[in-house]
Amino acid sequence: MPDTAQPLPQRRLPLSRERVLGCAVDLADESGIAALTIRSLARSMGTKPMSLYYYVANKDEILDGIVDMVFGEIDLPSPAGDWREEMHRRAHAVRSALKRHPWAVGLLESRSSPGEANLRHHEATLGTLRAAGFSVHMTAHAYALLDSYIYGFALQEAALPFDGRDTASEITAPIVERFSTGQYPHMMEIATEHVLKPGYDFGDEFDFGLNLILDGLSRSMG
Amino acid sequence: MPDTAQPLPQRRLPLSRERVLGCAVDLADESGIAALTIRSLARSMGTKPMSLYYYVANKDEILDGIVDMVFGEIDLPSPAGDWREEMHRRAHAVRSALKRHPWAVGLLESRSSPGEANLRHHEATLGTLRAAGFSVHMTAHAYALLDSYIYGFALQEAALPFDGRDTASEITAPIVERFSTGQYPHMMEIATEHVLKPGYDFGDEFDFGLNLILDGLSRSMG
DNA sequence: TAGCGGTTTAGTACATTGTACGATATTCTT
DNA sequence: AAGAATATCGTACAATGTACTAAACCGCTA
Repeated sequence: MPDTAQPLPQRRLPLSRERVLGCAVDLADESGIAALTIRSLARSMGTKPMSLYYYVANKDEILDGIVDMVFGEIDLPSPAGDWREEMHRRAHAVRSALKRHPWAVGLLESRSSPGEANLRHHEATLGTLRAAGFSVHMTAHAYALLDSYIYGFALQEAALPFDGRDTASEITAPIVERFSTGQYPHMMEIATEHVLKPGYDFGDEFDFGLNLILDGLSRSMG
Repeated sequence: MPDTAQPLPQRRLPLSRERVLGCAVDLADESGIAALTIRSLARSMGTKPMSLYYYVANKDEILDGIVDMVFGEIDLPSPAGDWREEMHRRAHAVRSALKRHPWAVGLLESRSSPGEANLRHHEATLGTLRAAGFSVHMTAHAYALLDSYIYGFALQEAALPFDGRDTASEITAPIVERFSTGQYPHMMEIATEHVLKPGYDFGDEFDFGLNLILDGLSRSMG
């Protein structure tokens, strides 16, 4: 038996839950979450809509699944390291994951039951705080505070109309027009003296708030 | 002309953009944003789907509109008051509006162009910070920080499976089951020693973070 | 080699959605 | 009373999620 030459150079990979979810993430990244339909997903995988239902129960399971894939991309903090460094690293890791997959922020609100990666992430973060000496109550406070800040920042970033750094002025120019009526002097001021300055990147605001919060938490440990 | 007796005791109110948006908000509050369809909205108003299109261009405009209605419910901070008090009040006002209308948080990410009420709210907040003596840059930092925290907190609150206070334990009980395997000891600890304590309300965590942030901002003013 | 049971993939069909297009009803002006 | 402007609706279509059903494929025994 010399060889059973495959008809196509790249035979279609076999389907699997992982491949379905992976392709769903890619499709959402490229075309937005609204463009992620069962039909478009099947097309992107070279198969037919109903084939996917062998691996996932329904579309909701796909949405839950891709949210958890995003959490799976985030490095876990270590209880062994310095808590402040670990929390700083974690915050940036979560933010950058949510920036790579902006649709995930919007899904957080609607998906109620967390996946495995999500739970592991929570657990590691809580463990790091507890190991640092925070009390149970203080850990809960700190965690709610940090996550609120990170998610909220990601939410604002996702809502920004531009994503690159220097396109800011191009996009904001027409909006600034709208302010020129003088109704919104303080927004104008912020826009012209801060946001529209060359090299401005909203992402840079992240560290200011993060450090302020970490400082506050340090202090509250006594 | 004695009276032109209306056939129905309560004649249908005339349609208007405001009434359409108001009913859309009510419907989303009652049945969730997914249940807000053109058809269900028309039904709830006693009219037919296509009639709504005289007042709104399309469904996206409805979504933009109801987000702005939510902002319209929020009292504006005053540049005349003590900035810290004003920011505290504003934070609570935003949070409670987003709690009344949890679907709004999810829409923030997808809707890009802000409405009038939203702009007025931004303007008043920025004005209050500038009047308090914050520099332009510092105002931008503070605003991004505060809004991130508020939105993020609201996002987490919206994702919570329960909404009343004391149903917490009922709902979390089955989840706690899932942790009993011992895989997630720290989550168990937080759950049993903090979240499941009678009278616990996640909303109470809000003030901790808010005060920590306001303290930090005070300090950074010098 | 033939046949068989489980696994995997597809085809067809239906209800629900947003909304384009055009017709109708209502009100106002002259 | 007639016509114009305003407001409402009926029908129809394409896109979506997915239930139901059938087909293809696989490794195996006989």
